Amino acid sequence: MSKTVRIKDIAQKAGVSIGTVDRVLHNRGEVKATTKEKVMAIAEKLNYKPNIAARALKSPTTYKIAILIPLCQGDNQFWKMHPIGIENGKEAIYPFKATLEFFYYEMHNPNDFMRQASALVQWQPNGVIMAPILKNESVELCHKLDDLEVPYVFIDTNIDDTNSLTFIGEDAYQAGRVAASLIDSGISPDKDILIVNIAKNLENIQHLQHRNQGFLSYFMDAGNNNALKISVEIPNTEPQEVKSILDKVFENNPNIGGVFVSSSRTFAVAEYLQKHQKQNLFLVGYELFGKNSDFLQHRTINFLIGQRPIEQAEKTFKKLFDYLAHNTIPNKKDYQPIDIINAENMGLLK
Amino acid sequence: MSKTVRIKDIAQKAGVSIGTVDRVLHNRGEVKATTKEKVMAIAEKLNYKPNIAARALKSPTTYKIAILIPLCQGDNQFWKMHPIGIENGKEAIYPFKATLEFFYYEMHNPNDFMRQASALVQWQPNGVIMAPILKNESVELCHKLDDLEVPYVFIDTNIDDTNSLTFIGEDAYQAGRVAASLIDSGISPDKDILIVNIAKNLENIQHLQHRNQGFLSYFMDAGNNNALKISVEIPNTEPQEVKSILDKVFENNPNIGGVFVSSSRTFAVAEYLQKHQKQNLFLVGYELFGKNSDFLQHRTINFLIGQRPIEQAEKTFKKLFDYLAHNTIPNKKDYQPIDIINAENMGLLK
DNA sequence: CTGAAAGCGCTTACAG
DNA sequence: CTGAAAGCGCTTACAG
Repeated sequence: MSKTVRIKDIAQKAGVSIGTVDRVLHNRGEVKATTKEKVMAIAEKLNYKPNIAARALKSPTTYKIAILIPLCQGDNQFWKMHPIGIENGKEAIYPFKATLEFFYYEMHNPNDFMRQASALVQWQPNGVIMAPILKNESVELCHKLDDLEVPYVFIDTNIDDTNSLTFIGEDAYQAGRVAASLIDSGISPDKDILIVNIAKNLENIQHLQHRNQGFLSYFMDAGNNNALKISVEIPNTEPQEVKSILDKVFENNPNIGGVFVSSSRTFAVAEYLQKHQKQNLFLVGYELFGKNSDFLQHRTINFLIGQRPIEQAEKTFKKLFDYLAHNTIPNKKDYQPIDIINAENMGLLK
Repeated sequence: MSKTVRIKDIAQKAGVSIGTVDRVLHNRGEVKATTKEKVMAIAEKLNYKPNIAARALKSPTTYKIAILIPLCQGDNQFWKMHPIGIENGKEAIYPFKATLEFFYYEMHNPNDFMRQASALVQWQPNGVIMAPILKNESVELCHKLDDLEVPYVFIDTNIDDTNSLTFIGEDAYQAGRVAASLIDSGISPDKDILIVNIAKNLENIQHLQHRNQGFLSYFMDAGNNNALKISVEIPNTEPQEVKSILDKVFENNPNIGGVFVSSSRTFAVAEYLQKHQKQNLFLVGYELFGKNSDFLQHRTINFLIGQRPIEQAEKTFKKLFDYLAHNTIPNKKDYQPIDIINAENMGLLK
């Protein structure tokens, strides 16, 4: 452990002033090419690491960070968590500072997405956190941000072939496999399994598709269950809608032993099962919040698979900030742990 | 959001110099009582928060932190993780600095514990992280540290009635319930359950007792299983020893459907089950590492219950440091999340 | 293109 | 018991 290297040390070795060293290190131009190279070489050789305390003390640069995520409405409180995590992240960077501006778009409304996106651009952020759930519209925004040289990171959903700094979220395929393994260990191998997809338009939602693929893949290479896998789509969580579709399914398939819901709308199925005396069915779904938590607690839902949205959002903010403030380049993808949650360990996951 | 309050602001309002304010804030004495009170009142009112960047920049105080944990030996790699987490914590406090010194004691050897403890005291640490597994000896050390006014925090195991700053670890009782719920959902209600305790001297190990209590409590108020719960003690993980005891148990109890191992030595039972063709038994135990991971991957172990030792150790270090450097008082107890891990989600818990 | 200087908020001697 | 001053390492004008 040698003594810490300071700008001053580099300046001495290079025979220039600390101002010049600073200009080189920050690429602020106005330095003769030969000087620049000499300074760079010395900084490299001495393994210079800036003292961030001094930096924070001096420059109260406030980074403007814009967040573009779905509006949290109705029973689905999933997106309520992310702002909390991002605020936590903002607290955690103290003594550095950031200004946050949230832009919420209606989940499945491209027009609203575009409206929010252009408001975001007008705000002139230094960096952007976005959930690119609508693919085409998101790509368009990415291009605009690329042009403006504004860095952006993805949360929850990923789109390949963009210049996003990183993606932080769930490995949806693997999360499908986890769900499958839980149902497999919870029901006997000769019982049928019902797969419920609750979404307006499944094709647009890659995430749910990946979970479905993962779910089925598990039974190809690992599962014990060798009975039917029945798949059904429900357009929304309206109790009437859910009932009319599921009534029919259960009538035609009396041998169903387990139910898999591929999204956070698990509560809608739990509600149905509870109301219609089918609580002996083994139910697995996603995300610990609101009504899902209640049904888990009362053991109508057997397992939820969680991804800690708060921690995820905090981590995402941190990565973007570290890039802006310290030029730290994150990994392109960062899959988060997949939590298996039941009534017994739910209390300790705050 | 008002402007940040500085020492200077307090000094102005109080009509004294910043030196005096500093003396008051740090309790460095040598201040007239009335001045002191005036300054305190103003600091309180203005809600003064020191700028830690300035503090870090100025004082390169290096805190000496001693760590007293079991020596990691043989198959049980559980304690290999904690030093990693503590090193991570040390990195994370940058630009502050700490010096670490690890004192390892043989897990069940009171003499060695005492020897290491006195070496630790001689090192004159500013703070101590300890795993107080041996109760009496640990309490003795705590008293000595109290006398020396050296703060200490507990990791992994807790002892009430000490002045430990905090305890970070598992809620063992609840972790027992989690294990029970997993076995309950994995085997049919009429199958017997075998409880295996692998430990030299169960009475001395509160942690395992709490897990046992939690395990049994689950079946009192929530479980479906209404068959026998058979309990057995094995003194160590010697394959011969394990075999001779378990052979007898299974001979006398042909109806066993699930096995619960109350400690991280789950691999010893897995080894036995695999070798003697009993892999259809549902096996649940603790801690994701080494051989346990292998058996989980190959589905001989169905579930492991984990507590993320690395994160736990990092968090513990952080709490101690925040107390030393910023006088932040942590909660007396901080139970960590209980992870449910199977072959499908193990890969994402690094 | 480059250097010298001021100052961020705090802590640490030193002088009185 | 109290104040004035120096300095931590960096960044930001300003002067040349």
